[in-house]
Amino acid sequence: MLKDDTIAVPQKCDDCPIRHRAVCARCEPEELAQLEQIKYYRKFEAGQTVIWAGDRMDFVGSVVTGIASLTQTMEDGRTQMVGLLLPSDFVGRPGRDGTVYDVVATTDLVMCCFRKKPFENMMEATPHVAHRLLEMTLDELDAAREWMLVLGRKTAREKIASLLSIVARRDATLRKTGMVGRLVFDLPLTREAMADYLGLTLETVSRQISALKRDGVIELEGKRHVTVPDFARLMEEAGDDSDGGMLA
Amino acid sequence: MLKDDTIAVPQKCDDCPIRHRAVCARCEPEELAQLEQIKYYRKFEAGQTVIWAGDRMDFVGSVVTGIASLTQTMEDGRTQMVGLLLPSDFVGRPGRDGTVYDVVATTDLVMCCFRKKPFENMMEATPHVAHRLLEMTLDELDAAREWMLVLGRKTAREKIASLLSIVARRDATLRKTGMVGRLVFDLPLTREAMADYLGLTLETVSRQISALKRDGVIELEGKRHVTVPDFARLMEEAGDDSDGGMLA
DNA sequence: GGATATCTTTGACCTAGGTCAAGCGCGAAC
DNA sequence: GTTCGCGCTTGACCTAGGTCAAAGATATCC
Repeated sequence: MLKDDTIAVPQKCDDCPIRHRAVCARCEPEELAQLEQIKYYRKFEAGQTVIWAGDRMDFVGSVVTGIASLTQTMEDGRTQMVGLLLPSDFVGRPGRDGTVYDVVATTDLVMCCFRKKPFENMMEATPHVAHRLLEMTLDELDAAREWMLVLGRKTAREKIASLLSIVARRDATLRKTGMVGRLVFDLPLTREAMADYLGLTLETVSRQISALKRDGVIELEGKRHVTVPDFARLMEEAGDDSDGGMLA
Repeated sequence: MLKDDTIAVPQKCDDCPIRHRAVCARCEPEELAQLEQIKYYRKFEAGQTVIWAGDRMDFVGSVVTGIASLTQTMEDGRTQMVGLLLPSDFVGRPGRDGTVYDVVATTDLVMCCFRKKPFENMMEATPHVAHRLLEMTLDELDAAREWMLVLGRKTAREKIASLLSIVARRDATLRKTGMVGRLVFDLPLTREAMADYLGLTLETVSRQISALKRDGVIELEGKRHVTVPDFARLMEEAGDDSDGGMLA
């Protein structure tokens, strides 16, 4: 299980779906060639843990497809998700050995990994990687701060609406439909995962989703397939009218 | 009021109290000389706003002394503090024109500023500044995530204890007493600011502080002067026993 | 010294969301 | 087909923390 998650079939960076958003986004062809040398893919099934908090971590990497989450747990079991890692997001911290968070595959997951040491060397050598990483980290910091407002001050209904609007927006970005007309997407999270992200219980999540459905803010087909007939309305329910920044 | 907050008396970087923690920490003497050329000090009184959310920001800088806060506000007035900027912390984002947050001087404040353009040029030219900034940003991200756990999952009492332990720890670091014996420090925040940080109301903050005092976890002299007789006990009340990471 | 203003405490009451518990799909295993 | 199990929903009830209101402490300004 430590080796057999390594994918046999490697992929050319040129065809990579996250080529222009990940740490490598700014790399010149020759830098890319260098990265290509040291990269390898790993695959995880939904529910699998990528790394446990406190574990030594000898690689860093990017989410290629699927979703992973960063989670913190208190001794008594209370847990809070502190990051939602979508395709192109970066995992791991150069210059530090372990992770403080559990990293869990929320859906089936493919990651593009680099062993830490070579990656760090590469960062020393070429400014493009380091520069892009700084940029991404600053974005993540903004997203985390946005989320602090959600956690600290929003009502349960607003929290759900906020999460839905993030997922909707991100989904629209990925598949390059714009934010116009009816948005349709699949929720990649269980009710429990949503609760962990939002600082709620899963019962409250369920109730609020039912309420948003009842009020026509969303439509549901099964438990996961969501339609948003009017995105502006959803934003309003989220409490950040106008257009509010939100998660990258 | 736009100019007269500039301090007349400049200070040598060598004597600077944050020389070894701020963005300049890794600079070589000649780099420092370069920074020294473009730096200038600004001073703010407690309560003054450094920049408003949405404003154009033509400088970046470090907190030298005092405390500033980053705050987000919803249309209906709910506010959440999303960052507590202590000496050596960095304000502003290279490569972006504005700020999304209000930056407010919580106490009297002195900042060491750089005009944005020259600073960005400097970042291009020398890796040390960029590298240190990445490091600091990663630390801030960790701190923000730590705080998400506080906001999302902790009780009011735990939240207060968490905040007190951060301030206590940071204070001890600054003045280089260790974390041993009775810790004594001044709370740099009003009850309202604490509430904004913790996602509580000021009444709840007040009640919980009274409760912690009643239970002997802290002692109070006046409203701001705090003594922690047993730091381990405080940590326990904060819910992160053992030694939990927390804010840089 | 008294007056005004800011910050804080405390009380009485209320509600959003948590807790506990029962039951409903629905897919996978047999 | 039946059964198991997991994810989800819904209901009944409870409590932590919010709301509203009054008043005590300090500090500052005349």
